[in-house]
Amino acid sequence: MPEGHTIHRLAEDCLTHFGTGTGTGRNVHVTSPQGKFADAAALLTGTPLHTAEAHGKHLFLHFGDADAEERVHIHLGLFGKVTFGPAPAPPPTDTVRLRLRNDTAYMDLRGPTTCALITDAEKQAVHARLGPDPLRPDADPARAYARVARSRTTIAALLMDQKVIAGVGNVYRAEVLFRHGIDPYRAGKDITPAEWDAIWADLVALMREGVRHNRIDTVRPEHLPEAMGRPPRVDDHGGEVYVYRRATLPCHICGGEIRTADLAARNLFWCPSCQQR
DNA sequence: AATGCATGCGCAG
DNA sequence: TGCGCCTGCATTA
Repeated sequence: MPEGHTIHRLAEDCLTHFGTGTGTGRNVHVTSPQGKFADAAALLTGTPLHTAEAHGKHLFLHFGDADAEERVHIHLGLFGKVTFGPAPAPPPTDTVRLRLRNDTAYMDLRGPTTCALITDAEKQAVHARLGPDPLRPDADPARAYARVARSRTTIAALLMDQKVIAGVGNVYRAEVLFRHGIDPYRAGKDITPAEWDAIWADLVALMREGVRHNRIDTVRPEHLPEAMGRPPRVDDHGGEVYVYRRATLPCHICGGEIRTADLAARNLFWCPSCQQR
């Protein structure tokens, strides 16, 4: 589930269900059925959710008054998952790290890499080590390009480096490179300013769409299955894509075989004939 | 029942 | 570069 769009959607949903003004009482019950976050939960429970904010794949929840120091820092990692449901909340299973609950809804967090109480200074340190996030209004794409343009690392690896650009994961990386016909093995320093501008603008649009639909769709309307006379995609990870997890299948555009390879311990997918630039 | 795999990342060496 | 960590699901035996 977790690329940046998931986390931004999660921030929105947290505010929708638990922000001040939701429910009949403004306070949120906070528990940690699994126990690893129990001390912090005890400290936070009974306070209102003031803000919820995402930067890349990091989520920050701010409980209490505006000047309250503690913030919850959540990172889903590879397996972390969040589920929402209506009140009354069912008995939690023993893997629920964090449960939020009010009189209208509940939210369960399982398997996160990080779920910790941090100070505002620690939160600022997280922001400082993250690159610009296409989903944040304060993002400066030139900051990302400055790093890309002086790097001999492949553009495929740079797009996954959260210090360079925050929020892009394995799916968006593969898909945006396909959409721009860019060979994933090209060095960052060979990416032109115009190419970067196009990649960035595309990520902004794709990821906003990702937040809206809570899934990753990257296929242009004219290439959708129905437009191409193909059956619609049936897949466990959701959206309509060009190359992600389509190894050995025919490319939607040229019909050639989609390839896969290991790149920095992740599976890279691309179409060698469509992506030669 | 055991194994493998996943939209992530930090760390040691 | 490889390993560990968090969990759930599908596949294999």
